[in-house]
Amino acid sequence: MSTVSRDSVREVLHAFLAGKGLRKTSQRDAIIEAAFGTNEHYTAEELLTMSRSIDTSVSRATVYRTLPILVESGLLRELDFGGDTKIYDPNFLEHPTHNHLVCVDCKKIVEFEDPNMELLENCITRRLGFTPANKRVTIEAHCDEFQSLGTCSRAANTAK
Amino acid sequence: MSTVSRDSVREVLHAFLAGKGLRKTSQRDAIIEAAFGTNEHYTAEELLTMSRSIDTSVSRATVYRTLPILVESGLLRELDFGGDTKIYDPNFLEHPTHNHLVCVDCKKIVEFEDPNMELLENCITRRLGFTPANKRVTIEAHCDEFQSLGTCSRAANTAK
DNA sequence: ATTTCTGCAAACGATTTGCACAGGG
DNA sequence: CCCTGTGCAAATCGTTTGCAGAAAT
Repeated sequence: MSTVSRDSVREVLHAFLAGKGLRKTSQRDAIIEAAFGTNEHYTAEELLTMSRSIDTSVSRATVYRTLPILVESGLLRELDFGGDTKIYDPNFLEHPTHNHLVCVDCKKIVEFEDPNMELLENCITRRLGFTPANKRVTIEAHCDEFQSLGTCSRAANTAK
Repeated sequence: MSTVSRDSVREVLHAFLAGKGLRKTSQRDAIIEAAFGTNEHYTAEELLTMSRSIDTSVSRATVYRTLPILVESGLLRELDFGGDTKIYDPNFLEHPTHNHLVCVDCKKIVEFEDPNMELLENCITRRLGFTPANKRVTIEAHCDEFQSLGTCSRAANTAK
């Protein structure tokens, strides 16, 4: 992520906090830094670890209390691929309409964006008498490479 | 649901159980009966209640142990709208490719099917080098009726 | 007879929360 | 100063699991 957009994340978030009468604390800063300092997906527990590497004093409770704020701000997105833990995706700032393909074989999550999908979703939603707010497409699929080779270039990565 | 398709569900499921060396028990029958005797979505706990109204002896543990079997059979689908409980949808037999729109205002879940969506998802998946397995679209949206009237014809229904 | 199923209750694990103190405005 | 934020540890709650007896094949 570019420094510019990371800075803008901080700004937006500080404005967001201020606007809600919430305070700027060192723990929240560390969590924000960790949350948007990567393009990878992560769990609450992983975010705790990442935050602690910036500020040792961050506690699990604070991470769990901060996550909903970040999600509410619109900069962080909560994903649910059916596992027992929620996954967080910091890439919606750069790619606001992206979706996810989860590989059944190599377990890797591939992000994709498609304007036609976007258009079609809006059409369908309006046709049903609604105004679109939030759209999620999750595709589970088999990796062709994996199918023919028995492994694939992504196979090393463990599921997130 | 028609009697015909309900019967075919039972057949398919019995064949599925037999094929995996699993036994046909009265509790499983009651759960199957309950699970496919409605077009509504339900949680594990709700399925327990429904099953017990057919066979009092059904226990929570058996419901939780049977659900993954039904899901694996392909006749029942597990949905996750971000809440803390999983939701099950028995309508994939009749509408194999349907998707969900969740109303932010009236909380109602609307099911919809769209062949273009289906087509587009397959295209995107193949373009990425994968073979489609399972596709889920979830649209969160605002109810136009609710927006203009402050309520809507679905508003009475509690979220599922 | 053998093996799978079941109910019960205890265990689990991610997330939430009550509390008393710390720290931002 | 006042009020929000924090860490800690205990509580919560949907779901899973070990066990001993029940039922299916």
